[in-house]
Amino acid sequence: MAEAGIQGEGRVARRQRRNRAALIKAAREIMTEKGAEAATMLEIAERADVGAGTIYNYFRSKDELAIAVLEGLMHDLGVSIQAVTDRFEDPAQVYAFGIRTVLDTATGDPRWRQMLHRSEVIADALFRMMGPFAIRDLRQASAAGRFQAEGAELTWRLTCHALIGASLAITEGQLSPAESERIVARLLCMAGLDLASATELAGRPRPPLPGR
Amino acid sequence: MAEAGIQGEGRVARRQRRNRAALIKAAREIMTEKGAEAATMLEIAERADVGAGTIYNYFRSKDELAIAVLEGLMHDLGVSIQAVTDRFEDPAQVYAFGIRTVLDTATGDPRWRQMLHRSEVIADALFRMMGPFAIRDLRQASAAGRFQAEGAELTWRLTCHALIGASLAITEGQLSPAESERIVARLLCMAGLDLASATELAGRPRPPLPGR
DNA sequence: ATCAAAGTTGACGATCATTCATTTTTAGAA
DNA sequence: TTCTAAAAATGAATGATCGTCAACTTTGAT
Repeated sequence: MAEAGIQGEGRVARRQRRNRAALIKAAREIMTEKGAEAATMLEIAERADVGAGTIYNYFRSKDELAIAVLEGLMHDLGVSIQAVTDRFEDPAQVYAFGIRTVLDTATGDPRWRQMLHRSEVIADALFRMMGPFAIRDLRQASAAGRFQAEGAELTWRLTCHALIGASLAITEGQLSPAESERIVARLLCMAGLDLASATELAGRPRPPLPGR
Repeated sequence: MAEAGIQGEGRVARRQRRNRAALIKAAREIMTEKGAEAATMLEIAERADVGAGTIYNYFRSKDELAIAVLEGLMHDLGVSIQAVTDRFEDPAQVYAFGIRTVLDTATGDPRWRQMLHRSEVIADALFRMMGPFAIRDLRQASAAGRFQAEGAELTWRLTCHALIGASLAITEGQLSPAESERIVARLLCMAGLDLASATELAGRPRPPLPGR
């Protein structure tokens, strides 16, 4: 039993990190090219330059790998949003910006669009990954008297599902992208804003997202 | 080329109706026993007493068959709800009763529970099947000054996804069934009610559903 | 150098949705 | 009644995939 090397990490641990990262990267690429369903484990393994069976040393199932991919996408988006909203004053506006950005990204970024089927998995990942930020914002805006969201966790969960559902409807052409502002307004209503304030808040100009 | 019989329907058409109905019935039974994924086309065909290939004369794919099953479940529920709300005065209460009943049924009835995965498919079926009623209620309640729901269709779509997402969370133990009242209240907020009125409306006693 | 444990591999088994060549049924014409 | 061509039904075969597993390789401590 090795007790780590000079750097606190042996060759094995290093290789395992490489493999795990390569697998998630390959899976992200292929899944966002062809959709999560159409991506095969064999193709992912090949692109990650790893044996087909090796995937199962890292992920119990294809679904678990897909979840890891989603968590990566959401982490990236969360970082971008943080970078912008850091300097906002109004926590209500932080929240509004967040959900609008998720909506725009989910419908605009091809890396998201292809994953929108399996909404329940995505909505759950969204709930878990962005939850800490969203719930904090909901509470702060509530404390500031802007929202009425005692059960912030519940509100956030409902919002996640509605948001992903709306994104899917837009990518499938059942809903016009022009509705985005109204979608956000309705979701703000759910956080305890009256329709007029919600519409105003959803309509405010937004700074652009940084990066890609 | 036969031009129909005495009753306006030939033997073929009659058999086709029997087959289609038998297939949906068999699929409903098996899918609600084992879940839609675990149900195999062969087992469905056998229970419907039909050749395996015959299913594809009636449904283009397994998914299309699953959708037909869902539509059946929703039609039944819609009828039950209609029977109760027929005599309600307040359209807002009709709407509230409807969404609460969908929530309770989705989480309580085993025939629904097993289908809750594939939320996007269910939410879409819910949107289409119960939409005419729900949207009518939203508009009437809006006209009566109870709601503020100009974009009734959008509100209803968001509500469908949130409702199914919440149902799934409850069946998976991520959310307590005791939250149901708060879920309904939040969804009423989305229809343009303030939190206090929404909470009151969601908390009103409800008559029981008839039938099974 | 040796060795046992940990990690990797890819061929393989099992499963299942879907297809399609063949058979059966149908309904009207002869 | 008998015949016939089209429609419908059939179920064995297909092809594709996930996940398993017994054999193999790598690792790092002794």
